[in-house]
Amino acid sequence: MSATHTAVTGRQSQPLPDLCAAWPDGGRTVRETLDRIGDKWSVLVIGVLAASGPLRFIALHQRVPGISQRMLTLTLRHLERDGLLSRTAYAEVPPRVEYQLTPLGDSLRAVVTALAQWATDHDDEIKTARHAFDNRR
Amino acid sequence: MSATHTAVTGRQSQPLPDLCAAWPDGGRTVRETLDRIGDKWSVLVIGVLAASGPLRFIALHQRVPGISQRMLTLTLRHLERDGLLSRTAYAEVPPRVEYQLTPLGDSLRAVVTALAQWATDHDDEIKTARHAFDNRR
DNA sequence: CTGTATCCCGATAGATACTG
DNA sequence: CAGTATCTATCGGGATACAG
Repeated sequence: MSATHTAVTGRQSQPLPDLCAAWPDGGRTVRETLDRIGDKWSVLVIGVLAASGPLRFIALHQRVPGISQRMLTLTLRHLERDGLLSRTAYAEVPPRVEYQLTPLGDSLRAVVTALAQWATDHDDEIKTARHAFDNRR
Repeated sequence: MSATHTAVTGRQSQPLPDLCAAWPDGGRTVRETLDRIGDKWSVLVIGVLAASGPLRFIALHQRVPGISQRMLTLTLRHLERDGLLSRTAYAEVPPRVEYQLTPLGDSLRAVVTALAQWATDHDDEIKTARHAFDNRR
């Protein structure tokens, strides 16, 4: 690396200043995870399953307040696809399907709990900051 | 609490089975936090600021790959409103504005780092599960 | 009971142009 | 330099109806 002829322009045009070196992947893994669980219902479904153990479709529908059949189905499919929960269908005359967290899903629950803890701890700060911001302008 | 006349119907119609008792707030605080940082750019901006310290608008624009001026502005406003970063404008002839994380924003960074750690640790599991799911159907 | 199939609307985000 | 203003495309998500 000869530094003799690299500084011809004074500054070296910074081709890659440093991008975001905050997280291992430059934040990509964080964003992927947020895309996975950052939607409206995933964390709620995970929370219910974590609290109640295996549940069937209708039980989930009752315990997640406000979710539609469509969104529950979609959310369950996504979580199943990512290996966060398992789906077990029993061939019975009234069909019965049970959903439960996989170990992977349960490990995620721990992370989200930490997030909830942060939210609880700083809820007042955020409310205050928001109020101050809105009243300034 | 006399249990003598409560069981007239056999089952008590379960007015509130148990809802979601997974998290303190029933998941509300989690969802609020995810609404705050679950968008496309917030965590990236926080990450860049956490890694580089105070930065001005154009520096952020350069270091967050792919973000538009509009989205950067909106993201910064939201984060400022929630007290996660502070905005300092200097009255100079070429205007200069510097953004930096508040202690609150930095504390959030720690949480998101944990999330990133989880994502990194289980990335292979998720990829495998996803691949298996897609190839089954 | 456990979904799937449509239709539709509002919110989010990208592109572009313009301003103090 | 640091934004704002529009316009538009896309998408998540709700309501409803229907099917295995």
